[in-house]
Amino acid sequence: MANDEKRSLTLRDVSEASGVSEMTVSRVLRNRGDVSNATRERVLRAAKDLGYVPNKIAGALASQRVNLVAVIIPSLSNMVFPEVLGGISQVLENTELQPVVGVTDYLPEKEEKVLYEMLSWRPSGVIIAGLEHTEAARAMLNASGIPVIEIMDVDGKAVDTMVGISHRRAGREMAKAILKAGYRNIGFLGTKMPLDHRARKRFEGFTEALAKNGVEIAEREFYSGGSALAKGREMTEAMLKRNPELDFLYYSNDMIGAGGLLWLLEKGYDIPGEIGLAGFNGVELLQGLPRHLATMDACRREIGTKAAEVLWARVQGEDPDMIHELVPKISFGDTLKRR
Amino acid sequence: MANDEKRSLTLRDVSEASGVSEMTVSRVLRNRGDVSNATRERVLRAAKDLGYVPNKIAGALASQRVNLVAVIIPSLSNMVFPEVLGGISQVLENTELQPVVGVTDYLPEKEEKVLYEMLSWRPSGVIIAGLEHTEAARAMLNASGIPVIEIMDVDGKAVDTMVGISHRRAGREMAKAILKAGYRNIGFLGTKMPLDHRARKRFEGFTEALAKNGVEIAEREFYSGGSALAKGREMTEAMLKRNPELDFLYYSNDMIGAGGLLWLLEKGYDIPGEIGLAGFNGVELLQGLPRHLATMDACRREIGTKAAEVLWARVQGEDPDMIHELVPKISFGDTLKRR
DNA sequence: GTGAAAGCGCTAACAC
DNA sequence: GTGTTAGCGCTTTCAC
Repeated sequence: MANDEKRSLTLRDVSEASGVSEMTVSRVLRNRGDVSNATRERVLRAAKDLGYVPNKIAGALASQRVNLVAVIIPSLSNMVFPEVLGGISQVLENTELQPVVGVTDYLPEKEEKVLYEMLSWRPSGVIIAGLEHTEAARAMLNASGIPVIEIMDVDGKAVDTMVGISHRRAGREMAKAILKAGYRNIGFLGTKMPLDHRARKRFEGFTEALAKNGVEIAEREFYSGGSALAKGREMTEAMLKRNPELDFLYYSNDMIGAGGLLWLLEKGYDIPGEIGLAGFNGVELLQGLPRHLATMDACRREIGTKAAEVLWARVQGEDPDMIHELVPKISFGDTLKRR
Repeated sequence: MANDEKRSLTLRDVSEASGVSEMTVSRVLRNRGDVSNATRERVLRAAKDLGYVPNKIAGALASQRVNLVAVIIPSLSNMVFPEVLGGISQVLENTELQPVVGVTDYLPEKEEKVLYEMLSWRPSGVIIAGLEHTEAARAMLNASGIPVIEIMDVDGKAVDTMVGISHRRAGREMAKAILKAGYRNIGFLGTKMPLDHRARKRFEGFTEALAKNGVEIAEREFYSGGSALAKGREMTEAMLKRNPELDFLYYSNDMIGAGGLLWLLEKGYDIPGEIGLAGFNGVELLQGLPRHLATMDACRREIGTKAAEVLWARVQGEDPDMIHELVPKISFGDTLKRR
């Protein structure tokens, strides 16, 4: 029970306590090689009695193998990445791999730093959000010699393997659906995040598809900080006050879309007759709103599971495809006319 | 550029490339000890050119120091823990410590497994949610010889140090406020999670304070799975159908509370006159609702920052208090009468 | 089925 | 200011 200050237990302690060589103790603890039942029991008993916890640092150094996977994402606070993580964990749980999460706050330099930090632990692979990285980060990824799975986005060039959706196409598809439903006075409400490349690409795809049909965005507004739901309300109100002619509002995420929806319902707007709405992400939250906001599922969980599967395959020496594009579908909900 | 298959670079490579001993290279890369500027430059240049990333595994083994902090939490998907994490990260960013997150899904056995896994990397400290752990987990924490900060809850006995709020008291306070406002027919809506000890304690505190005033909960309903917002709607509807006499609904979290609020507003209930509402957590989301739900801030971010501060103090050899109780305050919003 | 020796890539401690 | 030596606690390899 009482442990001699500081120093934690080693294999040697278990070896001495059980009267078995360190090597054999190691074998027992890792379930490797043949060990007689009697020896195994003795070792297990001793290890448990002592409360021995193996030192993975030493193990990793000796074996040159680390069962960690670096997962690098921009944020934990917007619902989308926790779901991706869920998918990753679910798959890795059935393997010997373990995810370790790093958060970049959408800052390229921080991403670089986090990556450096994580690579210095010599993980078995990297799953990293996005295709945009600093040059140094790309160099590190290239030099690491481990599988690198870039997730979320497929509009660009990957270092190695990518798993995601085309946000540009997602924007285009939504634009087409909106036009097809007959809306022409379209407002866009988004986040003020120049470094959120996926939101940017959706916006570009959106405006591009509108332009192709001779339509231009009538109003736009961007926010940053604060409660997304509250910002959605405020921006919607401000925008409609500025331009009451608008007949459609496209929100860059469901949360601000939900805020807008709630505000419009309160004000008695006829949705989707008088004004249509759409968001992006397909968050579960929407299920509980008075009306279902039109949205597009970003395939978050599937991206996570697929990425983990691909990574696991690579770690086992297989050679899976290097591009995995998932295709999100529009959910019309109650806020975008169907035709 | 081209690296010879598999094997990644070592100090020796940098040493050879720069013509400086491994030891000095190590000193430069760690900013330790005096090194002449000329040497430093040469080393840095060589390291950068090669794209060298130090091997922390070897470093940690040699120095017996690991700058990792194990952070063990039940879930990432309910808004509360990401905020705690935010607080932890913010503080640790100014130190040499780095958080590594493990998720338990509220399962004691999984917590034990995750803890074991993390301790085997010999972190500098542990921040773990809750005071309830398996016996084995407690034993490991005790034997680890590192600072252990148990967070969120202070109603119980800590292994070492605790930082959190009293959920029992939170429940009591809310009950008192509700009674004081004149409500008597109270319904409780919660999660079906026997392993969420903090929710359980709030419930116990709540019923206890009611009982002390001769009031009993009139209705109760528990849910599991699905969109919390949607469940809040459904449960509210079901409960009021069953018992239209209810004049107050206490929700175990803000998300289901928000769902209930939206449903009641739609149905034209007079809030808080006809029926009062309260949730728990103080989530930012609430700012965007048509009416402000009464709630109680769980001090999530402060718990994170305080825990990290205490841990950092301990790592530096200081000896901070072992109990840090934060005190949440009721926010009455628009759904709980003031008196 | 078990053990002994060597070494993974670094750093502490000490020498110069 | 810089280099040398001896491990850190395991696992690999090979011998028995």
